[in-house]
Amino acid sequence: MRVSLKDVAAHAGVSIKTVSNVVNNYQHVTPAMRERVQRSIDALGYQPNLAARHLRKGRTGIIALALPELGNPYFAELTASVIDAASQHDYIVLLDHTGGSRDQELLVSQGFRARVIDGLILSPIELRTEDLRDRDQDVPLVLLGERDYDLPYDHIAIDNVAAARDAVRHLVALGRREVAFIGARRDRSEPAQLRVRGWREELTAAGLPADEGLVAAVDGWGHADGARAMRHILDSGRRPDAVFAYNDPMAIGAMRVLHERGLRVPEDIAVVGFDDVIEGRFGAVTLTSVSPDKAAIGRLAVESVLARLGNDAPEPRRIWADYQLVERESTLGRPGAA
Amino acid sequence: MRVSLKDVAAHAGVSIKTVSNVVNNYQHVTPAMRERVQRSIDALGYQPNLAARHLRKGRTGIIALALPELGNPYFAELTASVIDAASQHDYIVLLDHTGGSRDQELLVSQGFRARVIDGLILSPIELRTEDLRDRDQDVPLVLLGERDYDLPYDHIAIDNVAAARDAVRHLVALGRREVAFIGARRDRSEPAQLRVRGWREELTAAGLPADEGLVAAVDGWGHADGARAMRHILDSGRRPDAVFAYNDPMAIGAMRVLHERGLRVPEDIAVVGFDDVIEGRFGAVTLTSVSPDKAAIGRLAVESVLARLGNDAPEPRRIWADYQLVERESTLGRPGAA
DNA sequence: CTGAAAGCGCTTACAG
DNA sequence: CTGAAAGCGCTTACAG
Repeated sequence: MRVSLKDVAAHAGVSIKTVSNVVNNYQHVTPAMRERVQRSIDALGYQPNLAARHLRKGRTGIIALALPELGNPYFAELTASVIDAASQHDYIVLLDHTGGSRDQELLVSQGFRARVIDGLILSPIELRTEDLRDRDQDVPLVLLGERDYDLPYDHIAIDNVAAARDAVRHLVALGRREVAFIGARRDRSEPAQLRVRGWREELTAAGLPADEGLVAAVDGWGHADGARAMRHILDSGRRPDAVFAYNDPMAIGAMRVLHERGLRVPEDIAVVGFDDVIEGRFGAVTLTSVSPDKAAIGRLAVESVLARLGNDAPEPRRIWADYQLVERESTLGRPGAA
Repeated sequence: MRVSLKDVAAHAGVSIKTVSNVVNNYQHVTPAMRERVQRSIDALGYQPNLAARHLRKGRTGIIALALPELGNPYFAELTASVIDAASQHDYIVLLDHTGGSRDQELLVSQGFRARVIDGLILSPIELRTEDLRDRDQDVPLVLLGERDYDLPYDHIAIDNVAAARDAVRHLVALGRREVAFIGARRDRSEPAQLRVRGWREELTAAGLPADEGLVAAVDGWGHADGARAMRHILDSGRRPDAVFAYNDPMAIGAMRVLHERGLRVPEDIAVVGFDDVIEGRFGAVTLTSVSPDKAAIGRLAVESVLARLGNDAPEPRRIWADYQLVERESTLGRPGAA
């Protein structure tokens, strides 16, 4: 049998309340009493039953993190930072993955998947504004990634348009004139749209054509999709002198294709990715990439969701995280190399 | 206010028990009654309180998965497969990460981190046999990764020694004679020891010296550690003609160093990794790797832990998952290339 | 500073 | 086939 508060109380010869006081570290317990109770707790090996505590308090101590894809190392790194931030507040993290499908994202946002949670951090890819309008849930929701609409939820993001512009500006500054974009979507994924917009705005600002023939759409978000998109562009007879990819896995997939075709990076084609995943730092050609402050994003997400648990929850707002463009060999070339 | 069973019962004009029967899909409820109750459930938007249900039933519907590192894509892919398998059984997954430290692994195994769980899947790196001997917990534990000892827990693993031997045999069959091993440990990590053992056994079986001067120890498990180990070997004046790495990130880190030093893979040095992560398929040189059946491992882990929840739990046992050696450019060279 | 009691929202024998 | 009641193990006002 499991040891309960009652057992400890009987063993120590005190009331349940007193044991509870000791367990919860309430003040106003005499040291002598505290020690006597603690001895019984140790003797019986008592561990509190969290289900009971949660039922009583209405809190579970769990927040859910719902991600589109665990395979993408960006999300793995983000998850680590969320877990760390949560544990600072004695919270644990339930992980769910949506596969980036709108249906699954909807289910998660409505609370139909993880249900024993105090709060939810959701990183949607395909979810639309209207999908969240009639969310009928009292569980606090915090969105990861930039949203371009007004909804009563916090969203933590870096400025995608500005970051994309920085990436393109870097390429233009290096003398590149035909910059392709890999990773547009046929569906209306917001993050992809924002990065395409940054690409377009910056080219236009530089007086260069934003050639839609150099925008390659993809179906997934991985290496293989980037490779396919790169092949598509080259097979169409185009030969851009730079590629800006939606994320690092796609950029790396594209670089593999360039390698197979005998094109040199960056001499023939410069490449910039997004997310700055570890893998980009160890290829034969290291990858220039937009590097979001993942630790900050994880921390801000946890703090935002926990802040909504109280009664005096702040107004929902957009919270910007930092980013920087990390320049590496895929645009600068190999230092010291010919 | 939250809608409870009682509210639904009042609304429908029936007893709580009847509502519960409907919610839980018990038989022996007349269709008419079922519909009437369902209408009230819909009208009020009732959602069961899981904390209460769990308190009553003694189950939480949550299993914890504790991993050393999320950054390693192998674990990310494994996590996805555990989540999928769990959701098949209506279970959700709590994620914890230990950083691969023995202390954290101990805390997790003793139930001091995630505590609202029905079962625990733990992938230890540094945990010792004796650490688990006096585990005083009724929460079922299943270990991931091969263990070389007898403990009353299931462990799911591929045969590390055999897999390492396959990798080395492949290299030897290609004519390589000086095979380095990257990723030994100063501490006594079991998985690393098993793979070193496979390396040693196979070389010996092939009549080649298992030269301990070609074994490089590391402190971490990532790209940078592999790079450091590779540099260490080369700087010591050794020039092996093959490298077998503990895992893919280390292999890729090592390849980066070989590239920097102007050594060609596989012409000068062939490389084999372990885990077959996606990243290995898209480098400038694709990576030959031992590929464990991750989907099977996730599924077996979930099934094992859930099987222990009942009263007639099976005997603890070692469960083998499949693997295969996937041969790519890092040993075979580029098909069609000079 | 400590105790007795109510109640969180369910499920489960037990009646009927 | 449905209802009334007990109880899972806590915490929290409320007394004293």
